[in-house]
Amino acid sequence: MQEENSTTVHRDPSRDHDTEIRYDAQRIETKWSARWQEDASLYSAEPNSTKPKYYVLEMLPYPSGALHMGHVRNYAIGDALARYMWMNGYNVLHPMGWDSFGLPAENAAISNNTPPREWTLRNIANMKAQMNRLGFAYDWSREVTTCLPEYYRWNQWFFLKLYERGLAYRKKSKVNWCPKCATVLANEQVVAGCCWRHEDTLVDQRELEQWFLRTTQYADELLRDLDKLDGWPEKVKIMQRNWIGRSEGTLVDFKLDVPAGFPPSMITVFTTRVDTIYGATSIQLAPEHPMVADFAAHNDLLRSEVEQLIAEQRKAREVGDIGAIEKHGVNTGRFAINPYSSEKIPIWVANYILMDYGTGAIMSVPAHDERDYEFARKYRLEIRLVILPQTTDLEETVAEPPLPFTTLDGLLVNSGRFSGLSCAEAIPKMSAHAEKEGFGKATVTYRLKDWGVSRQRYWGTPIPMLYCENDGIVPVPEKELPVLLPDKIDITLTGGSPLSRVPEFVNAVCPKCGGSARRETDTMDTFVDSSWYFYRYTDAHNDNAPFDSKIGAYWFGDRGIDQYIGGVEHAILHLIYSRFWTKFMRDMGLVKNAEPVERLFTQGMVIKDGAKMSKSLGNVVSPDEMIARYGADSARMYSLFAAPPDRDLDWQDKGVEGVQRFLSRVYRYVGRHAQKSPVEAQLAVSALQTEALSPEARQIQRKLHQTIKRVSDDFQGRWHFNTCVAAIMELVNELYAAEENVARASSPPKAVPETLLAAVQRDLVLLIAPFAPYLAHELWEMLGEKGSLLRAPWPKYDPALAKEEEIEIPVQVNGKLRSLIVVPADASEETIRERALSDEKIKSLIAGKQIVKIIVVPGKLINIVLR
RNA sequence: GCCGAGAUGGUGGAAUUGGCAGACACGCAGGUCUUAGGAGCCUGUGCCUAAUAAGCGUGCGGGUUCAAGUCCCGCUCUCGGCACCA
Repeated sequence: MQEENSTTVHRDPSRDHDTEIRYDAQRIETKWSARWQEDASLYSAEPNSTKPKYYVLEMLPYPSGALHMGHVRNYAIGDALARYMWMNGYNVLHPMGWDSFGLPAENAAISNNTPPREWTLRNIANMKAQMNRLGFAYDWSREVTTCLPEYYRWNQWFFLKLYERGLAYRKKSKVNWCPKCATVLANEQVVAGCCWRHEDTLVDQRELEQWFLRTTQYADELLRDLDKLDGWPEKVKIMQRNWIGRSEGTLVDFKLDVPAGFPPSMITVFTTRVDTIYGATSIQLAPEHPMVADFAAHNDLLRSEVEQLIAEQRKAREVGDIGAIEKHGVNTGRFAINPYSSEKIPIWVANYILMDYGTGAIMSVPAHDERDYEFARKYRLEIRLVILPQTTDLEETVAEPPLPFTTLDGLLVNSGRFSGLSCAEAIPKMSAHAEKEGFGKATVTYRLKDWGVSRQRYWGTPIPMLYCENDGIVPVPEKELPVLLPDKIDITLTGGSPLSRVPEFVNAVCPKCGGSARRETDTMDTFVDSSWYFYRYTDAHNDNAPFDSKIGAYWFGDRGIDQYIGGVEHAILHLIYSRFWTKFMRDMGLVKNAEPVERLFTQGMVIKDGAKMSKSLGNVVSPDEMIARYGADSARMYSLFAAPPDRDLDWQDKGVEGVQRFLSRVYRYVGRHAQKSPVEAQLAVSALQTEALSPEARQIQRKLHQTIKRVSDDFQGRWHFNTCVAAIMELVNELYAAEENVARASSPPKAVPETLLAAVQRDLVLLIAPFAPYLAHELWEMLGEKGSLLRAPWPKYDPALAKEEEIEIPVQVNGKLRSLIVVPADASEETIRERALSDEKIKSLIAGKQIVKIIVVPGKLINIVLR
């Protein structure tokens, strides 16, 4: 029966171009892109559904003007996943939005004389069109644009809630200031001491009063909960741990040695090694320590020396290599009293002490700290050993270990009543002693600092606060939100915050006393916008709340967003702020989840010719150009095929061409077999389900099911889409080869029934749908399918059909491949052994030798060990 | 300096659990079809070699094992992050 079918077909696949089966990506993609925009409901998440929910999110872009290849890659990953989940019957939430406040809009306003709002909205329109052209399946009904009052009013609302809870506060502090931008910059906007927008412009430090959010309140929880984030890359968790930088230590007060009659004063130092305190031979202060200024007040020489130290520190920061500067210090001539030993030790100022860590003051223990040792050697300060190696072997005991001896595994000596204790015992005992005596206590320090959110810029969320002459700081009442950003404004780079020059904005009425008040004219850091935007997607048009907490709870569940995908460059800032915000929202009862994101994926960078794409290197590849040349499907599929998604991807146009070639093959293949009558189509589908097939047909069926398994497994597991695509390519190659056989069928048994070849195409189309959605939809239609491909069930893998009947087993002799034997897939050890030993080639190799041992791994290989 | 990731053909990469190294693709070479081919299809392609023989081969040096890209010890280099954190 099969023979009859196959022998009647004589078609030469090489002649397809003549029969007008041509893959025209532009035609297909513009056609479907238009359809998808007409029927927006296709990609809408359902508010009520019996299906399980799945929230897949990609990091929202800043609307800089145009998408770059990094975006394409990021969104291609998320889109493939979203489509796969839809086809697997999930209620998928796949939204997109715009992180649209920020400095570039203002700089563009200055250089092009275009209002930031206009510039931003135009960029959004352009990038949205690009996304639609790329065919990403977003639920645009939930689009979030952070620069619009509908959104930023909730930033203000949250700010008031933070203020109520004491989590927003105002303080004076040192901040980064870019003279060219004329604004404060976040730490992350300072690159090697320079402004990120003006790489030749050094950033100043200025003392300003600013708003801060108390992220440190959650430092401990932010750290501890990292352990629960099993779905996060280890790398990101390590980076966050380092960023938070928890450190257990002791605060110790050193009294200043002052002549009788002077007011008493003290210096508090922070140390993680209080066990070494009897070895402290000096106090070292940071040059910017407040006490240093006091000491230098009437001492011009000291003052100029300290200024020198400050300059050195600044320079080191600029160079970005603080560790490399030469240690340098100056003796203040003052003394402090070690509260443990009552010893009088000198107070120095040193350029290696940082004001912004610990207390800005340390006790210097040259014998047991590398930095202190280096410093003490240079200035000939006393080096006093107070820890000795702890060893059971007396022979190995060294009286004086090589210095500095920094191990925690030692015994205290010359340490008064604490001598003889091990370091580990001594630390808690000595901290307790300080606490009891009232001159110190055990403490925990974090490197994480409170989040400075004030920006002296126009294009951001106005901070909803008022300053009243009578009542001081007064929050704007909730019902008066939003505090609107004025539209018409003259943006210049001088004169501080642009809003301060808009009297209608600045002048307000105090809600408490009715008197006149001044509005806060700073705006919020844009990281505020991105700290909670993903909640807004769940209920994007709510006018009464940032989102309904029931709706939020549906999508976030107990563990947060099911899958978040973005660049690793956000590993710390955005993701720490988001985690902080979620914890704060949980504490105010808005959400139940303690973490915003259950699973995080960080994709690699897109590079070209071994370097990051940049205008200066001239190696930028534009998505528009790729779409025009190869089509969106090819560009997207290539971005998944060229490398595993977590690794960097080296962009090669030739590679995109190869993917386009592959898609053409798929198109032609389906094109050839799609013109079936309904009866034939039905026949085809049933043919696929039979097991009574010729060996050749069976091979196709087997390959199909193996491919379904490989693709499905990768979506569920390791996400190596490059191998998924390769597997589908293998399947197509096999179909082409089988088709050759049909066409050239010289002997009937070699043939594959055409009906089977036709049937496989349906599953093939489903398999490529997550990667090349345009082509898949076109082919789906060509196959006469009516329903949406997106809701068509993902093909089912049948292990019985995927199973190999016969396998090739490598035969090794002394570990080297010498022959291959074909055996049934379930062949016993005995069978494999017999077949291998009767293999001609193997026989000749064995002849005259002694078989020491034979290792058989059924289903894998056989190794014959000879002597 | 510390932490992390990586190093496999001419190129991107594959080998998921210690079991045929180089899947898939690019490039290259040859063939086919063709007025033509820069389209399509077929074949070949790690190195060495006349060879489908033997040998060599996963950054380097050792080791464990019947068997190592994979495990262990010691290095080198590249990329990323942090960096005088007391």
